[in-house]
Amino acid sequence: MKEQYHPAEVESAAQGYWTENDSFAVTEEFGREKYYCLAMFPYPSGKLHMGHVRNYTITDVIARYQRMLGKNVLQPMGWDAFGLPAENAAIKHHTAPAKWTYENIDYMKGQLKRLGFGYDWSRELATCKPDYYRWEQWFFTRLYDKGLVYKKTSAVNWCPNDQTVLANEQVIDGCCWRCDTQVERKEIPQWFIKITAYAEELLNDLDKLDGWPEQVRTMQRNWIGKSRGVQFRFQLHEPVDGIDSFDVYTTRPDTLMGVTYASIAAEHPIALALAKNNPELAAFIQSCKVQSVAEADMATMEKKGMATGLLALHPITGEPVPVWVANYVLMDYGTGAIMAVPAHDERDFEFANKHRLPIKQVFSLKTNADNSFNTADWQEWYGAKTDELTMINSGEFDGLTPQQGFDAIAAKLAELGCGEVKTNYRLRDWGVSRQRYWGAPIPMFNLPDGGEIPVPAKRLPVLLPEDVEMDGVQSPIKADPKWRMAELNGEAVEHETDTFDTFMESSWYYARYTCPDFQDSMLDSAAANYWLPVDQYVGGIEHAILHLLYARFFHKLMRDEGLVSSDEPFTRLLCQGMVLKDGAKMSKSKGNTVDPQQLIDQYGADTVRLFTMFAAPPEQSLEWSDSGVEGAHRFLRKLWKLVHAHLLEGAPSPLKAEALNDTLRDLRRKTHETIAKVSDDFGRRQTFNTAIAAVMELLNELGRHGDRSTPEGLAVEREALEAAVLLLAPIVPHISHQLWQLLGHGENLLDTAWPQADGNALVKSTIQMAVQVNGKLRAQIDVPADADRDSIEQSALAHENVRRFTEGQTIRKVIVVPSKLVNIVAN
RNA sequence: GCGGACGUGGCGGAACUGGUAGACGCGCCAGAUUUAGGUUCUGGUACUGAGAGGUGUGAGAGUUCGAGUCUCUCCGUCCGCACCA
Repeated sequence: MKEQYHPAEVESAAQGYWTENDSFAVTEEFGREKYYCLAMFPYPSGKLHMGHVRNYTITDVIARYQRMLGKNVLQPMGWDAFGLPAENAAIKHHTAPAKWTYENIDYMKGQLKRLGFGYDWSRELATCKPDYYRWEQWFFTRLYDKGLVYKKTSAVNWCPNDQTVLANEQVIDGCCWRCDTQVERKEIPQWFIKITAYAEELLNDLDKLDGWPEQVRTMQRNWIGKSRGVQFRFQLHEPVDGIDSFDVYTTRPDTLMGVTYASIAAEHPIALALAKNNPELAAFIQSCKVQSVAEADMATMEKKGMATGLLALHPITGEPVPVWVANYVLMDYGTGAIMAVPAHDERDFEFANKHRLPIKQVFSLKTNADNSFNTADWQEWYGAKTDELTMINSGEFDGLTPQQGFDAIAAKLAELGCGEVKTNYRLRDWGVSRQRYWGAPIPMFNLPDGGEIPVPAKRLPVLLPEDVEMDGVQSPIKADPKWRMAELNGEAVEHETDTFDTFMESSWYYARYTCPDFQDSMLDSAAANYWLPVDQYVGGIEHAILHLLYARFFHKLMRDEGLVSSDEPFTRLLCQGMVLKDGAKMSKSKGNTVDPQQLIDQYGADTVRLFTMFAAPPEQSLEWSDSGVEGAHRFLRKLWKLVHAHLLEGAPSPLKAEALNDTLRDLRRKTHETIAKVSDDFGRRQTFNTAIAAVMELLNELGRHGDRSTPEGLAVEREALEAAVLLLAPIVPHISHQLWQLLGHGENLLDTAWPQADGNALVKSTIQMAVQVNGKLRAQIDVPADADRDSIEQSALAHENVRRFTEGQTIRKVIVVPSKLVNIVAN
């Protein structure tokens, strides 16, 4: 054994062994417990960044740990290969998106291998390959046949100068990132998948996902946003263009009697009809178009509105209320129109004040004697608990609570035949059309008469040409009139030139890994049902809603197609935090990135892996520290040297636990306490930082109390070192692979059983307890492990320092927390 | 704006079920080794105080024998918001 630790040699030896033995290739073994461990696959952006390293290290550690527990572990890797950055890079470097993507995949794959991740590379997939996206196209046509797909117009960001659709990301301060022209909203026909048809199941099944972080489940619940409300009809005082009414939805029908105006979206049919003869309104509608489609921008922008001059009749009182057009009412949401109750809604209040609209209070606090209402204090009223409120100024409904009011007004509207209780979801159907090139072509034929028909299964895939040039404005398949030309049943048709949202590919890749080469169908159900669901999924919290919701949706769609038998795709979810440097997220734009490659070259993969796992628990953000990396490397050198020094003393005799002196017995207890602690940290808590700290403590203890001069001491040290190597193996697999052999074992550390704590070694004869007087720490006492309450209390009260602090006082109470502390309450 | 999270020494973090705040690592200080620097090893390191002790987990209140942990109010930072992935 070399005296010095040389990571480059150690790591290439271990990786060579794994490659030669195909150590991570797995097959279905139907009688054996499986474990499917998956990291969110990367977008092949160029080279790995620290966020990737963290994500894949966490996943690899879990996979290796599960394998040591004896399971058949699948850990695959692939590429989320379609997307916007490839198009941008292609324009910049005068290359094709495909070429750029494949080169990046090659480079990043080399980096992943160098980090020692245990992937079954035989299952590698890239979503831009026809073998993959053909099944996605096929599945979409199946959904179409089932009526789960439809086409409708929807808003996009439009650059009038470039005549192109922009992603939200490409809109900078409301302007096009290329030409700085002000961006407009434009309604274009697009394909949608009916995720709302699964809203209820997606919501209910969140309760089953007890292996998911609660905050992710809460975020998804809020995103789906189930609400119970009333949809009702406003009659217009006079019809416009043949339209005599419009619908609104509200979750607060109990405030209906407080309605003082109504607002409709700029794209609402009534607004468009009025605009024909009203240039001022037309101009206002036009100005509403010049705004981002992003919800965050929508919510923070200035609320603007304009009176239409129309009056709508209050459904119960028949009183006329003015109808406004407002920029914050969205055509895409609900009915595209809202009732407004400024006294009891913050946004309506703001709007009413600005436009001097009346405010009518319809609730009073029960506790408020004079029922005075000061508009400056409206928030107090709005924020009051509903059971403190009572209805006023509401005619026949006066005196009701909000709940009673909800039901009474809903019943009244139903009786009048103009409204009904309705469950609504905030969730909107999934728009999957993208007007971009580098994506899977949507497999539809557009017919000359304006209709459309899915591309027949036998003609799939609709291939995306890879050898193209990007002009920076138009998608190559849109620019090429030949590409779209096709024939169906002797009739000329056109290929759809839009491509799929890349969330489509990432919604089912986890399932395809179970049978990546299967040619007969989207999935080989036998393989899919063996491996699925994924036991552990690991990825960034930024995917908490969209990606994870779409993947859950797809899983249910695949289930209903008979492809998989489970209801949910991911049993356990771990959302890792961001990697920060100097308190900010590492990013190219901030210029605070750290190149993993350089660190691997300098310290080796094990050091990078160790630091990444040690610096913070996985869910928290990780603050990068160069000196922390050095510390991790120092620890590995120390471990190496400890084993080296140990081996110089020759082989130890078998360990005889009864023959140990107190020091060695304590040291051995530490070994077994560490095994117990680390096992819990790996399995239940997933806090790898504290697991590493525990092993560090063990080695510190070994340095302080170890004794190589006696056979017993050497045997205790051997046991401790072997435990340390096994416990660290998932985190630093290369050095562990080497040390395990040097300690006299075989090469296959991967399948060596995880160590078990020996219960006998954990037994303590005495326990140290803290003694508090009035909650302040005053003494430490040693008590026998089996001491009863009374004797603990007696020895606590007898302690010199305790007597000092209780002198002249009466002891009121003594609280004994077994094996922790005693608190004496005195005054 | 809405939704979610977080806030503990000089720094990253630990304290798991309400029970001894600061494990482990970094940094720093002192000492040993070394021609020197680096490496390595040993000890120390929340603040304050001569000491006994006192104070201390973003701020303020509350519940409790006991609060970093639970409740409320406030302040600050970060993430997501449907066409970035």
